Amino acid sequence: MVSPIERRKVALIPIQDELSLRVGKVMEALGLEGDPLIRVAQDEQFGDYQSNCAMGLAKKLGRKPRDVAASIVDKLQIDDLCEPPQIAGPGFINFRIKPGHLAERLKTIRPAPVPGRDRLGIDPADHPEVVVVDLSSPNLAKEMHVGHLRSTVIGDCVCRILEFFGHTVYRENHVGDWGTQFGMLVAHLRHVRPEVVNEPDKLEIQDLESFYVEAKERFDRDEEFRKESRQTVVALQSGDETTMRIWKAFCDESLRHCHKIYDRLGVRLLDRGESCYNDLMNEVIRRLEQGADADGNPLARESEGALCVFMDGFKTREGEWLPLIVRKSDGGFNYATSDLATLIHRIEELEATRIIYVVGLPQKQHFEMIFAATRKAGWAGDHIRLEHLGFGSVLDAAGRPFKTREGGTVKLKDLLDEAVARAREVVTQEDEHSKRDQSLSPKQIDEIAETVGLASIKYYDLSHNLNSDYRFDFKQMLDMEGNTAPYMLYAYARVKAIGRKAGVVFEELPADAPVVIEHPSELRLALTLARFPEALAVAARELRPNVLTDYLLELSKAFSRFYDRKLGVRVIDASPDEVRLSRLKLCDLTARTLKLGLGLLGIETLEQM
RNA sequence: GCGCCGCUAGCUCAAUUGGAUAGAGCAUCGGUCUACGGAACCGAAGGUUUCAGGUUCGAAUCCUGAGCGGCGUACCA
Repeated sequence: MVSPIERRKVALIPIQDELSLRVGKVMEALGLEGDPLIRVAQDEQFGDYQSNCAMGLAKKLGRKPRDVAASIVDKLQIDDLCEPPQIAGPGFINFRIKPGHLAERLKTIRPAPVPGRDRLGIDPADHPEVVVVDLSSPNLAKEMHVGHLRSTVIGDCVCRILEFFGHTVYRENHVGDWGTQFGMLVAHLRHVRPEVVNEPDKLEIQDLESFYVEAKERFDRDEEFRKESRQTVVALQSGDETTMRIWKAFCDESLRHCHKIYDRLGVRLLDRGESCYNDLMNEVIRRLEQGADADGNPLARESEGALCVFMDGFKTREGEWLPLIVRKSDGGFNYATSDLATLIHRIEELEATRIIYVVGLPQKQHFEMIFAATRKAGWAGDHIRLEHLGFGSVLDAAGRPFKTREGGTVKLKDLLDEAVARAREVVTQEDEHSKRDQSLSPKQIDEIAETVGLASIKYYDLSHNLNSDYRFDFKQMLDMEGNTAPYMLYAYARVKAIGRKAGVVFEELPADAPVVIEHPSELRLALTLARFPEALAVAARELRPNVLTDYLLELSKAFSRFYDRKLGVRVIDASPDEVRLSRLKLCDLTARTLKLGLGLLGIETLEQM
């Protein structure tokens, strides 16, 4: 006997999984092994889902694919879910979901509980994990620039998705707060702001970028200053109290700059810079020098004066091994050392079983080597997943590396400001043409512009495949139509307006509101709504935000058709009551799905725009 | 030199990882409509998936080679 809770769970298994389960069972009964290969049908005319398993099986069995498909269909008990399956082409099994089943499915989704807690009936993961996500991680020596956008936005999205599924997520901001350049910066700071020694908390630096340039300029010009800078590095490394205080004041001020941006973007982060791992550096070296790999060979050895780890799979064809240098010939450490130290901390202290680095693709090889070294040293067992979630670069509209006209880096703040300014133009312009009763107040326009501007940047970034570079184009990302944030936000605002106009508070729709699916546009919308869990599951499994954006676009389009004058249905003035209620419920579900989906992308919705 | 990644419609990008006639959105052209937010909807056109071979029932996807572009390749991060 199935308990009510289990029954609820069963009812909410994504359709795709349900089909997979059913077909899998039949395959088992027939003594067939393999994946049922259930896919969303790519062409509506074939149905809603299809199974592609028959062709592969036929080959193995030496039978005709269509016969295999027929024997599966023959034994399949599935009439509660869909129309009789059709066999087509070389041996596809096509499924069309029954409207009644969709209605049942949507009915089980209860009205939204506490705002922000809406799960749309999706269960958390069965086995929650401790996950570290390494994201953003700017260098504190300078201002944040375009190069930090993707890591921050993608990383935040990944965190939100993992958190939604109930995992414990450490959002690690592994900022660059250590290294030789800080000697120079601290020395410079001490000269131009001597008061920092006594009042470190009051330090304010308007522009970190020009501060860095000043320091660098002096470093290149002034022999005496160069010497001082190097001494400062030594002082930092030996933990000299005054030097540390100035250094910390600088880092804190730089972090305040960063967090202004994070706050604006709605990104929450845990700052834990490289310097936090200083004490672990020697431990890394100690372990590497004393430990042995699985074959009993030393983990590290000296080469050309540097301490290196050599690993299988990282050598040239000539047989030259590619080293991972963990101690330079001058005795200093480098980023490989600190990355290894950080990994030890994350595995042994945070007890993470999954560590995800959201860092650009150019560093792919570096992470492969770091991971390989960690495995070789035995610090990460098989149960620990180490992943590099790489992404392509942001290019300008001409496809060149994103730079200012003068060739400098573009500050992230300037980029956000420009997006908001352009969004304001769009919002103002559209407001004048709007059919709403009241136009927006200046204050509303400001708020809307801020949300739309930032949302546009995020959405545009997330809607691209992680793997590829993309061209940053304000005009495209702020377009009211197409796969953009403004279109999505508009769709949401429009649905919410329906509720207001109908005099219905969506949250107060009866829990047992009927769902009636009759019209083709209702069917399409219902099917799309029911697919949210599987789209989200794919996005989560493969850590691919653009799967989610694609789905949301699909949903928006399905809604627009549903609400269309010609091809859609009436909603507010629909009758009888049962039908009206059902359509309002579809509106409610659309709004909630958009809100939840956009929320997981890190995008705020607007009730009105 | 070696390695990794990319090349898909005029443009910007997808393609659930080997499935049916390769899909969207811009832009273009045409259509719907006294209207629940038209900031909409429908349709047309647009392709030898860089090229050449191969693997198989079936390839944008896998293999081999070539071309173009980007990145990495011993002490920056």
